[in-house]
Amino acid sequence: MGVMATPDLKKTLLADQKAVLDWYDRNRRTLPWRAMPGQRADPYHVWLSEIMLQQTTVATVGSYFMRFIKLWPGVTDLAAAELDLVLGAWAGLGYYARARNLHACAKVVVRDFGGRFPEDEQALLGLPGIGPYTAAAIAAIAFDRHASPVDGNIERVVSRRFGITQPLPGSKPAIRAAARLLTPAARPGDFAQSLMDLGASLCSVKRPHCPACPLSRNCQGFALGIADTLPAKLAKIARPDRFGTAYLAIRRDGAVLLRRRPEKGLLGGMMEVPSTPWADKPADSGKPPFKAGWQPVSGQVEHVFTHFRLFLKVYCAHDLPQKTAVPDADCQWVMPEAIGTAALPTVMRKVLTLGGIRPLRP
DNA sequence: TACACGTGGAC
DNA sequence: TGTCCAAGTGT
Repeated sequence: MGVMATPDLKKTLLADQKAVLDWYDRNRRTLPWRAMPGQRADPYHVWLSEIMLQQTTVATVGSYFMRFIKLWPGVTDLAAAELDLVLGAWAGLGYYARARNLHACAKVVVRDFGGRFPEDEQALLGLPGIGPYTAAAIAAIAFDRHASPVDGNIERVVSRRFGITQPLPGSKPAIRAAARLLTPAARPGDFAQSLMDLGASLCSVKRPHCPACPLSRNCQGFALGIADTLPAKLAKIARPDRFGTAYLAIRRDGAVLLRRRPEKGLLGGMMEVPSTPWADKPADSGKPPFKAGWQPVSGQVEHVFTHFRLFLKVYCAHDLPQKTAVPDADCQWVMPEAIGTAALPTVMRKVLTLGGIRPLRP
């Protein structure tokens, strides 16, 4: 690990802590889930925002957070909600296991903790959807506990400050140890947020603004002129392509046939336009869900997931009779006015758009 | 440990 | 246009 807590180091760490907190007090951003200076944040707001912010930008989360706290002002309200409504409100945010775990977590907090989040990092870690980062973040930010959350921002700030050149993910233990060393006894929540704000502003991935940074005086990456190369990362693997065909059935009254995906796996529990399995090579023709006048739609849907890129051809059947039966139990007809709030992931909204349907959001 | 898991924005 | 990345977790 290479970072020893010598008396000399402790002095520089104390200086770092003060400089960072002073910077935070001068540059604190106001965010919907963040408490006013000197006040304690609402644990429900902290938890909800931390789940939404996992691998997701602040700009994207904003409107979703506001909608959620309006629909469900407290954890008890969320626990009592139908899962499908929660998935519908989450649609478009991605990583849909987060929404299912969010709902499960709310139920556990109500059932096992009387509707109050546990304050202890270890107890938080036992809740669905809460991992090491989020447990430490909630403990520090909502409850002022001495905890050191390490997210992507803090990995960058800490690896630069301590000159950790070993590539991720192997360097994670060293970075965690260094983050603990850096965390002050007082204001651990403000300190964690200040490091994240630093990582999101001055200590950016490219072109960091080191001269303006409160950590630059003791920053090894800056001193060595290698800040913008840290943290080093292992090369990534290429993203394969996959191909499929979607069948967009539209009834005379405008209702659209949608299918519920299996609980687990990709887009688990979300709705989809019925489609063929996604194959490694383009298929000539798939099998429609039922017999009708299927017409090919010109163009195709392209969508990039984390680990593959998907191309979907779309066939459309218009003007189907009201009495058209659903092909199986996972399918349902969804009226036009309900499409906007349905639990439709973005890739399926692209399919509807290509088919001439505009799934408006509320 | 390594991979599965979404999406949109920046460059 | 392609690549990288964003307040990670579950398995």
